[in-house]
Amino acid sequence: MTPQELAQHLASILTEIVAARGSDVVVTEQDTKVDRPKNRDHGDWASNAAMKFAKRIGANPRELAEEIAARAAEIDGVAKAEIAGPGFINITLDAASAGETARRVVEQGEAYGRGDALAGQRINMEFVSANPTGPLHMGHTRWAALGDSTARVLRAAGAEVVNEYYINDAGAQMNKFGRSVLAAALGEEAPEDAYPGEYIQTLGKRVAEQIPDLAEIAASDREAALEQAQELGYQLQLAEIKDSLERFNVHFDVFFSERSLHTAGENGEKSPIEGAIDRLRAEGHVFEEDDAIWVRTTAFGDDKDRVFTRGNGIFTYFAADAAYYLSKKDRGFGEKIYLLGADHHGYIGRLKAIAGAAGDNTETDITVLIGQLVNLNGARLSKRAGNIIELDDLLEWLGTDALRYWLARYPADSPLALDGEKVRSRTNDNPVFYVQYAHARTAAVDRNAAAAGVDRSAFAPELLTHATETDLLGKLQQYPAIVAGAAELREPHRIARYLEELAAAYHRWYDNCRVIPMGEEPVEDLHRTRLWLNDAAGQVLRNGLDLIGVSAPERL
RNA sequence: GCCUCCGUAGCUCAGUGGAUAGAGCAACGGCCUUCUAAUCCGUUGGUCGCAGGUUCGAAUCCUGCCGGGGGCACCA
Repeated sequence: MTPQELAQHLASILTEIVAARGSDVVVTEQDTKVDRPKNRDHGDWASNAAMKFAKRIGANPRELAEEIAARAAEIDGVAKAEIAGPGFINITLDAASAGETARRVVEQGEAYGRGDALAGQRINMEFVSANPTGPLHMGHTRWAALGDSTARVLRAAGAEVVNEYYINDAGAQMNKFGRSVLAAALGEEAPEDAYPGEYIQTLGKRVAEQIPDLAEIAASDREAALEQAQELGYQLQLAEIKDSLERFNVHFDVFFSERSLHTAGENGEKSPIEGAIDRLRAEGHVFEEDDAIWVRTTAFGDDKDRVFTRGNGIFTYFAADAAYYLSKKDRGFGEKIYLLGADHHGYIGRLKAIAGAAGDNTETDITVLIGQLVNLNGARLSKRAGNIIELDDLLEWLGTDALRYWLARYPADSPLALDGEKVRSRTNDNPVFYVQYAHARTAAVDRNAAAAGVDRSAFAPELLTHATETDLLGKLQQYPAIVAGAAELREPHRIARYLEELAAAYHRWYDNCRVIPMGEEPVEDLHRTRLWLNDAAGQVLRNGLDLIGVSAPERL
């Protein structure tokens, strides 16, 4: 009996009761969702449905609860159903019914916890999108971890998700980057507004190696040299970014070039930006004023209209944003998710307005997730001059698993101050090791069981009666709902918090219940059944860790 | 000024209207001839920023204050 099945039973019971009373109130499974009470005395699962429906159907909450409980007690697998307080219904499962979960988890394996709530949805998930003019740094890591984990959770809920990185490879920043790289390659003094940082010198050296005659080209045609240096520097830097992300266990399906939005088609077709402006103009959202092209975003809730062209005729960044949005729409994405830092908060209004101007629903077709900034206050961090901390250095210092876990375990809208020493520590004030250790323990038990002759030839769930066993089973039963909730709310941190609870329940169980008999005691069905439970715990720990992109080691 | 996020134990933070508000750390005290003690058990610790409101019930929803972060470009 899973909580979902219990909720279904309660929904049909309540539907009949409501109908018998002549009410046409509709009862859904959502209304009878049960939760795990904090207090053991309140049973395995509790429902507040009687309190929620009493008023709507004109009944006394406790009487309604009595009526529901009486019939809930008859459900196959329910040991007892009691009412408490103002009208809670506390349900206790019989041990065999609860214990079945262990077998179910093992049989479903990696599929356990996956659902179909978002089936059929095609979602574009854009995140990181850092300028390709330098290495990824601390500020990007939180979005990389959260974006990738969110995408994984959405996929677990049945959605088709494309991870996308928008490369700002057009405009003034790129030119500045090109001049910086060229100067470094030629061994010249850096231009006044050059990008700072050693990486420019490194890129310059590599460019000089790969274009041996760069100096000659520069002497005769400075512009040509700049173009070549800029292009090669860009490609090298982008490759570095991709490598860093892969090391961070973050994979992007699409790297979308801003430049491609500015480029006209081969047969003299307009560029995507021009095409986008034409389309929006045809819908009546574009106007001209003060020698500039504007889009009337105020018609869709923005606080001011926005310009598409600057005075010099060059398209604004926002014009490219609009064309990019239309590209996502044209590529068949329903929901477009943008994961942005709090410093981009001002973009929400105009992005939503573009969605509206494109004919999309500004509530359901676009989601802008704003994350608060992260800072790392470990004193050792400033070994590198300046306060830019590169992702690669972080990975070397802290490791992918620890960094991803810590970045994933807080909600995006909560400001985050990481303590580097804590992230790095190998003690139990470090939740990532606590959870990974729980998984390693399941693997150790598995190895030892095999050596001790405990096998899986029997499964007797009615024997799983120890308090730590019912607790652990309850946690395992909650997992699918946790995944569904995390997907619905786009909050992957719920997975991490759940894993910490699951790990705690597992450690407590391990401490109290032996899978392998002591000394000369015989192997019994209880031990064999516990091995199933151990397998199930390991499986769910693996499934959950995978959703936040963290490894599940067999040994620590 | 306007928009937005945050304010919960000494610290770092969970808590999608439910029961006595939780976890880890810190402090103090226990369990290793063990399926690896990176685990486990116990004790101490609270005006959920403040004040109203909504309701059977509010840390959670609404309003107003107070305090802090971020944002309000023909920059990218």
